[in-house]
Amino acid sequence: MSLRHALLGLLVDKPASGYDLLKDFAGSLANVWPATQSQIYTELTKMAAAELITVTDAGPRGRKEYALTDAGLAELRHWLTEIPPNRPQRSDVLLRVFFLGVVDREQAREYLRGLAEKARQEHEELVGILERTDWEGGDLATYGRLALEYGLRFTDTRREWAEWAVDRIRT
Amino acid sequence: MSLRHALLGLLVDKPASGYDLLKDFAGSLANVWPATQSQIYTELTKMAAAELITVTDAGPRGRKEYALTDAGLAELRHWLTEIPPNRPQRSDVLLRVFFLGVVDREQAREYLRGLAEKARQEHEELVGILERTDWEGGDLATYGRLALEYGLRFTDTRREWAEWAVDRIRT
DNA sequence: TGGCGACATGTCAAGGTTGGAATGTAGGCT
DNA sequence: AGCCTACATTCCAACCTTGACATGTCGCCA
Repeated sequence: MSLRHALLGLLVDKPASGYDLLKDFAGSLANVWPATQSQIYTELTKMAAAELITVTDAGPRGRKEYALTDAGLAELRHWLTEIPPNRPQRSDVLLRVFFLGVVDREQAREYLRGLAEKARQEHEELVGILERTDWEGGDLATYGRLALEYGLRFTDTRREWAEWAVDRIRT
Repeated sequence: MSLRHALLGLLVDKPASGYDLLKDFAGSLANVWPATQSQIYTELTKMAAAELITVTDAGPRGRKEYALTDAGLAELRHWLTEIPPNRPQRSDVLLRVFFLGVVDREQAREYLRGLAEKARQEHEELVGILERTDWEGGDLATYGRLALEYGLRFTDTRREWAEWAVDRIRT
């Protein structure tokens, strides 16, 4: 149900069409809450019906620009402060770790080395974003920076853990 | 689709009924891949139809004990080594961080303090598991230990990040 | 022997998610 | 004028997940 709130959050900044929002989801937000085109358009329609957003402008090619209503902003604030952030985290990576005993040790180490390498790569990508972005702007920059820092620390921890795990599997 | 592989992984250790597996999912595996009763029974039926598992014993109260077939073990190994671990991570926590600008700074700090506290609690729970468990046993213990270590490091990183983030939001 | 709690499975509706197909327009370039 | 790319939306089938409902049995203890 959080796709709705992600869309509301993006519309705080400025009005946008489904197509605009789709691009936001392909960009920075993809790391936090991926969503597909069909999902976004469907959800926008439902949100308009619920009067959390309204169509404020129509452009060429049937473009509809949506803007937040007061009710939408209220809903976003409510979600931010009142709803417990509680969805249990699934991790197919960790699930595999649990069952690494069914392959031989060398394959297990290989898998963990792959995880370390992948974490390293992701970390570098985030460093790239850190360097390329201007963090002076408004709220989205401020809080986006916090989210990025989370990613930086998390990928680093993940790499260290995987390297530790490789070492721990001794013959 | 990984529920299937989680079930296969548990059945490597020993044959079990749906009820037995349900308890595994309520226990240690809940942190990694939560699943409900209906999902488990449905999936077991489908897996039996696909001959990844077979009914090896029938107990009282209609209990059906499933065991891995060769095809099941092969499928598990295949998934472990060949299939890229790729489901994108959703995080409603980070999503909220992105949009913290819509509430005032004190509320934002309060939210982050809550995250730090929650991370601290989770960390302590994991420490409890670490201390209460015998890590000498077979593969499940060995690799379960790796998964636990991941959790320990992750919750610690998360707490540090949240504390850092609180400090960073200055008036 | 009566009842309770744990054992044990099956089914269903509702909603979220994925991925793809279908459809069409506007604007820029050649 | 014709073509291509980017813009822009809608619909759908399939699958996963959640949570609830339904059904029934076994074994122990009072």
